[in-house]
Amino acid sequence: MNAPQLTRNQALVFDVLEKAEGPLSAYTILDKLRDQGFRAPLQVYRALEKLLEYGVVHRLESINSFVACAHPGEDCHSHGIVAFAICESCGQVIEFHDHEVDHRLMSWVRSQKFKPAKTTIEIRGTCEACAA
Amino acid sequence: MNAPQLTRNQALVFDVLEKAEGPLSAYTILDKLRDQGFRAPLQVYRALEKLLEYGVVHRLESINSFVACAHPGEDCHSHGIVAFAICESCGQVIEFHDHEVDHRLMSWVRSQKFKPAKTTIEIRGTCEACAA
DNA sequence: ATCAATTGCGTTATGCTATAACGTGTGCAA
DNA sequence: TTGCACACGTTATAGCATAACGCAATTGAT
Repeated sequence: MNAPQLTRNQALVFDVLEKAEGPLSAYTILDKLRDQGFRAPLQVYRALEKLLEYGVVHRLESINSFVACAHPGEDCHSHGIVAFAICESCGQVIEFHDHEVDHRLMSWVRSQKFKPAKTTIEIRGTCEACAA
Repeated sequence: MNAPQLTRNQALVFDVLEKAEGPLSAYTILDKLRDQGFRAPLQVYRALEKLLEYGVVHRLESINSFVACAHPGEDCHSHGIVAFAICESCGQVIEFHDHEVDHRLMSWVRSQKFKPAKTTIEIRGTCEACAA
């Protein structure tokens, strides 16, 4: 799925995420967009839904937050499973891909005849800078 | 962390999870325990907190739910990273472990000097039985 | 024995996350 | 020009989680 022209709301939400240091919750995004006329959570959630579909934004399940994809331009869905390391101290997120991990998980899945739709890999901990 | 004697509330919550077909939300657990005197979410959350700590219950981040560990008796924390396949149709959860996946993730983590605290691997999709 | 610290528990209130349901307007294809 | 798909706005509500208070029981050191 490649991203078509974004609508105004989608562009505003994406812009906020791209300029953010780390992941943001939907309500934080909402607050940042009040000046542009946003008034309700749904305006954010609807934009996010599309951005997720286009693969330009990721959802971090373990912290109910959203980040812009680390590969601007490219179609992130084609990189295989996306994994995240989330620093619980500074909030920074590192996105990475490991084909061997993909391969192992997909081979398990095949052996079980399980049909995967969406896979989440998130490592919460402390980044090098925060480790002290 | 091995599980000490459970308190009454912890035992009740654990019992509900063990007898359940699939994962349950905290509020679902609460409803199932109203007859035993449960009245507030915190009673459930506090019990869950301990059960998670003891490693006898897992939290499924992607669906805000909880399941009893598939290895009764053993200390699940010693199996390495726990992974889950969650059927979005019937709700059943399969817990599994793959040392190669652990190894790849931990080696990435080491290379980044990232200190992992808690790792989540969840595959949502459709199980064999539900695939039709 | 007594005091202090810890732990579990109950209750009330609140905050955060997400979606349902309704209606509007716009653009486009049959 | 009518019907459909889609984005949007608004209000209301549902679902998930924790803060803050106080009380009771346990334990362990003095």
